[in-house]
Amino acid sequence: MDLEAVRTYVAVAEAGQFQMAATDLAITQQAVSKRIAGLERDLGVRLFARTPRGTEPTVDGQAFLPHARELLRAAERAAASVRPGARPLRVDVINSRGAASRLMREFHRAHPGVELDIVMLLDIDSAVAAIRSGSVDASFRAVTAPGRPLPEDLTATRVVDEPLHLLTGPGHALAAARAVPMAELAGHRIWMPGLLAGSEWAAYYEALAGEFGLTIESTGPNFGSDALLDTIADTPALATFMGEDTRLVWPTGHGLRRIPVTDPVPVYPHSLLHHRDNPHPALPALHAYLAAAAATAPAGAWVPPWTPMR
Amino acid sequence: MDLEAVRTYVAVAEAGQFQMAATDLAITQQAVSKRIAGLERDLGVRLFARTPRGTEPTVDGQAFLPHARELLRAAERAAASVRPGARPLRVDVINSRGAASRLMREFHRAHPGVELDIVMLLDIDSAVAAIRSGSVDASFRAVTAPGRPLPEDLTATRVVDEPLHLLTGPGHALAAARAVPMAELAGHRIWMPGLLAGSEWAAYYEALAGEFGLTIESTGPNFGSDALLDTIADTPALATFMGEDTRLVWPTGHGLRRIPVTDPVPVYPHSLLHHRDNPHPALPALHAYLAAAAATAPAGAWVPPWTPMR
DNA sequence: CTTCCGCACAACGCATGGTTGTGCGGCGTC
DNA sequence: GACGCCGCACAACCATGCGTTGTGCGGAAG
Repeated sequence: MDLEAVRTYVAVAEAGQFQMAATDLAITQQAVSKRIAGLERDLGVRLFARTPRGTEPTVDGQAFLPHARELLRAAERAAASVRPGARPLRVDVINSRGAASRLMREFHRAHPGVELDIVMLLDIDSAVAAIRSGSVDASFRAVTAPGRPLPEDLTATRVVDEPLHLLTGPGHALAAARAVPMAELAGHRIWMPGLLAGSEWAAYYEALAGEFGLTIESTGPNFGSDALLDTIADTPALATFMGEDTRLVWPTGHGLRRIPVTDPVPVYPHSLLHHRDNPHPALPALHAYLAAAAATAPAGAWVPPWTPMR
Repeated sequence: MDLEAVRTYVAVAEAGQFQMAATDLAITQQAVSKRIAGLERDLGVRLFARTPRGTEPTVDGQAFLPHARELLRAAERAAASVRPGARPLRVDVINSRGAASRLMREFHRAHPGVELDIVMLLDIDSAVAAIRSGSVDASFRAVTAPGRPLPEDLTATRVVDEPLHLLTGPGHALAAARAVPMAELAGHRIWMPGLLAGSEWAAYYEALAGEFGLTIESTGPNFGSDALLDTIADTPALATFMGEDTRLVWPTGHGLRRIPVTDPVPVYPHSLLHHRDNPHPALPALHAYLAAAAATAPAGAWVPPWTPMR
């Protein structure tokens, strides 16, 4: 199916005749005739009943019309999504299932008129570069790893603190606990595969491990959350951390346990990063929404020492 | 923008490299390269960062991907809407603002999974022909005008009765009434422009006028509901009928009055017409929904004498 | 009956998109 | 460090397709 043919079809349906549609499209009537014939050949049905005084849509043509309009709108949105200068608000989230994603879904529900695009960049360096180059408008990150000051032209606003849960299999020593104090985790093996050295995640968990004497192993490649959950479920000696807001496809029959951590509650601090001079009209709305909607950390929560104040 | 190029883009994004996408699409790697280059030229942005080991999407490419998928889905839906044998349920309604349209919107809300297409055919003859030829699956009509028996292979089920309201301007003699008995309408001029002689609408209003001694004028072409409303609002001697469920763009500042009619309440009986042997899987669901949801006529309502029983 | 209007068919030329062939650059290997 | 491999881009060539002009046909209005 050719988009130009579909556009021509809509023009003919609106004009009621090939001739006028042709002049509207600045082509000849014969070209319109060919395009419509080609579209009819592609679809295998007749779209217009040719009358002596013009043209009227057949039943198939009537049914096709709204779908054709929707198709053209989808094409327009697709093109607009990468149009420099006037594209949808583009927000980078740290992964697709977490507090940032949840907040963006809620923002979308609250402001359905705001066009949004969600991207996921590899690390904070590429996020900073993308924001400075203008290719993304905002990024949810745990921004200030130690020794990495933010460039002058970027602004970070701490917007949401995500408490961590412990994830264990049914055979784990802590599987029956309703909550686990931090002190009890010392000595247990925490497995977080795929942590890239130097990433903000790695910095966070290093600080957490150092503070409370945990053993965090990040060996091995990340084979995806499914493989991680399988291993956790089958290995009594292993547990892992997972954000409270993280939605995952919960495998049935694995007996996985999700256990809150306390004394103190470790929270992952998300900040919203954006360029000081970004003029995108939807950015203030996002900030206002986050300021109103984002949950504060519970009293006595633990965050890395370099976390900016709220 | 070329749909084939978009399809190729999605294939490359999924494969992670041009080469494999090319074999998936059964074309050469060079053709893929050309298509992507063309798409990038059309959009004015770079979609892929070419790496030595393959390809990864740029930020623009990431943002574009979901729109591209949606575009392809829209194309698929558009093609499916006219696919013989496996197309969406296609229902003909008598106009876009009335009881039938309301019911179909509600059915769509109740069964969002059922693909629907709404068409509007000119008259009952074309509706019958379309149903018999299989190009529509069901039609809301006041089916049995006198002397026009339904073909053997069609079935009609009376599904909803739509009471009529009187529509007047602010200067009309009945403008202040909260309800108007039928007997009081005798002698008043009722204007219904564009009633086609022989149509089911015309037959209905002829029967109504004959029964209660009304004067219904259907002279003049129908210039659309806007023009009708303007005239009604400005002409104290004229009124018109309008279905209770009819939603219209209510012009502000016109002082239009919508007045129920009583003793008896004239109702327009909608039946659902369909082919006895239509195997469309969604048709039973529509019937079941209408049987449960459709309102019955108020007691003592008037319907034309040829109306089928419920 | 004639005229006009609107769509379809035919012939032609050019642009587009496909193919094969080749070059270039980075990475892994010996 | 040189070589080979892998993956993408460029060049040349060719076919298909699309738009153009010119023409034919059929129905409605006068």
